Amino acid sequence: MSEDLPPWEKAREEFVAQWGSLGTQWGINRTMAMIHALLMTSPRPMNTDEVMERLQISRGNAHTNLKELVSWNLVRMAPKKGERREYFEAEKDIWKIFVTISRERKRREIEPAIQLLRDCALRTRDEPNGPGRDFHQQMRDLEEFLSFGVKVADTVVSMKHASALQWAMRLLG
Amino acid sequence: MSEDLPPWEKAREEFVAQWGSLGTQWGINRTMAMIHALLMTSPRPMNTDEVMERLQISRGNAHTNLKELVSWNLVRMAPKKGERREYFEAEKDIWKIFVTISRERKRREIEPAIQLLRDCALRTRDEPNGPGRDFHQQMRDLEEFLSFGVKVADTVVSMKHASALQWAMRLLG
DNA sequence: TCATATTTTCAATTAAAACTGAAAATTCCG
DNA sequence: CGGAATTTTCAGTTTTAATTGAAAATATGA
Repeated sequence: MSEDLPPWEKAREEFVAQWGSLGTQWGINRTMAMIHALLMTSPRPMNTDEVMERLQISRGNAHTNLKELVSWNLVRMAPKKGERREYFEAEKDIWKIFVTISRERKRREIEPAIQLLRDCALRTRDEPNGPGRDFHQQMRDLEEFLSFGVKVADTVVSMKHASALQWAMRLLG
Repeated sequence: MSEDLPPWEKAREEFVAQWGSLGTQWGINRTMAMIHALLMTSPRPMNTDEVMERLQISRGNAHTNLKELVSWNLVRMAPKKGERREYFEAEKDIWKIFVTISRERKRREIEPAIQLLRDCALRTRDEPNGPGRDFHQQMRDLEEFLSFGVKVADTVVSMKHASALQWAMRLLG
């Protein structure tokens, strides 16, 4: 499978495999993380068959996860002139990747949580005292923290890489 | 199961259940997230049997996930005088929760990734040009970004809540 | 020490998620 | 229109993760 690869490709294989394992800890499915790693380190766009071949996975699996990556805006389709089938390429700029992932996680994970906390706070707003009141306050505190975090993240994410860097450097001392 | 609860407890049940679902998206197992939600909103420490009863789960499951939460430092044991069995309580301060989760995720998820990237960069440091060189550079860029992120996070996390707030406010305008 | 309360472990089971492969649908072009 | 190339779907299967429940281990204190 990997007997005649140039030396850097060996390191790449290691990277792809390990990135897959790490991904599972982040709640990302292994194949999706591996395809992402593969495309991030690919010198040129790849098509579905190349991905299947390289990772030894089925067409359905490759297809599903490629589309999932596209829906995360981490991968885009790269049409090739005179080629009918679809080629895919990943964003390689780490700042852009960071911005994209932040946006998606906010939308998919943080905002629903904020919604839940608001709902729970609302439902207990008339609790006069005791545990009910504490619960209400806890919901508000959590909601406030997440909302504030979102604001900070929005600000950072809207910056250019260089500005964000400069700003962070100032924080560091 | 929940027919005679005071009104705020209804909201709490909703919170616990939903927090469990949200947890799965974060790669956290549902039961662990639910126990955490339950303890975060508990007026007092709870023992294993109370958790089992409340969430309708087995002893083994309750035990495993309580210990896992303790290992994350999100829950601590709260010995009760004159009581032999163990009581558990969760940290309720959102800033402390944030700091704890940041530390743990760094240790468990970011640092292994940095290690992998360093390793891959090292293995390709002699690549002269072309794709091998690009791969090497990509590994270094990713590593640098994560390491820098860790530094920023370390700084923020070492601050008092009020200082962090003040600092973030300045960023927001 | 012995009986009892409690915690811990773990083999077996169940549930959830991921994956396959082939059929169906779609697209493209002569 | 055909029909070949390609993408998409999805029922069935496999793999992985979570959960149960009871036995084993440990702690307590009479």
